[in-house]
Amino acid sequence: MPELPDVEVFRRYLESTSLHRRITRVEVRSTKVLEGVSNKTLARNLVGKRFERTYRRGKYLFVETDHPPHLLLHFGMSGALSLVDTGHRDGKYDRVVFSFDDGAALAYENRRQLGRVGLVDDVDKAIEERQLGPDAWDISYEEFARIISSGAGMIKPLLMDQTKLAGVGNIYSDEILFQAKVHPKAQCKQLDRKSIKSLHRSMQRVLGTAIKRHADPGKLPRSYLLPHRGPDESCPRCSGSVKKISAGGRSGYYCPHCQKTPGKT
DNA sequence: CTAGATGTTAAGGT
DNA sequence: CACCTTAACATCTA
Repeated sequence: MPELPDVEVFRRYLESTSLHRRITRVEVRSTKVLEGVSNKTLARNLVGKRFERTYRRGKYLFVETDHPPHLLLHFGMSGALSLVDTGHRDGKYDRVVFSFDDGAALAYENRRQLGRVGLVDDVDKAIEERQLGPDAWDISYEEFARIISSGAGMIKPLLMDQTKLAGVGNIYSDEILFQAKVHPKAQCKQLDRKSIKSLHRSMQRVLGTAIKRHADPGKLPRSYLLPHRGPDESCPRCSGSVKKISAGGRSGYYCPHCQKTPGKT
């Protein structure tokens, strides 16, 4: 479930559970999630230090230590963070476990090991190297409008392009488009100011609401598309039938009656 | 058994 | 060059 709202929830969780404690041990249980570091290098660079603060850009979470390098976390399709008791651990999907001097430990879980754990000397530089665009939850209308206007293709893939806009993935792009009443395949060029404004407003509202509801899809308002995101489910606005399409290499869902903006398919 | 699943990236085609 | 689609990664579930 890790898109921007999930990662923001993880960030807050880490902030409230794992800061300012001395790291006593770093246990790598799967090297597949390591990016550019060996398990030894990771441990050697973190043991004895403390996590002091966090920074999120899109779906990336950076955990700054009291002295570089800092920790980089990406959750892929199935990651999460969980504070566990050092003595009583058995998480089947715990891939890296950071133990603290107070007996607690932070587990980086990842069922399908598509996430990444690594070290970066400089957070800004790491963001630049990855060419991450501005954070979707933090972007002004003007900047957002500039990005959309300069997009040459379909709106849904653009919303999910992390180099243009960081944080929105397949699930939330569907919700944003639904609330803005924009067809997923609408060409960016044909969107008028009103639609772009609506997309920006929807994006802020959707991401904010999702974070408030703890990024738990089951707790989203019933008026949202996500609880009805599936073939042949009924649209919460018009009761029409929700349809499945493919765009940007992923499958998306939308309401053909409520989301009309395209000129053609 | 097969297809598909919240992400990213490389490859090939238009 | 900019975009599109597909495949791959690893693992589990419908």
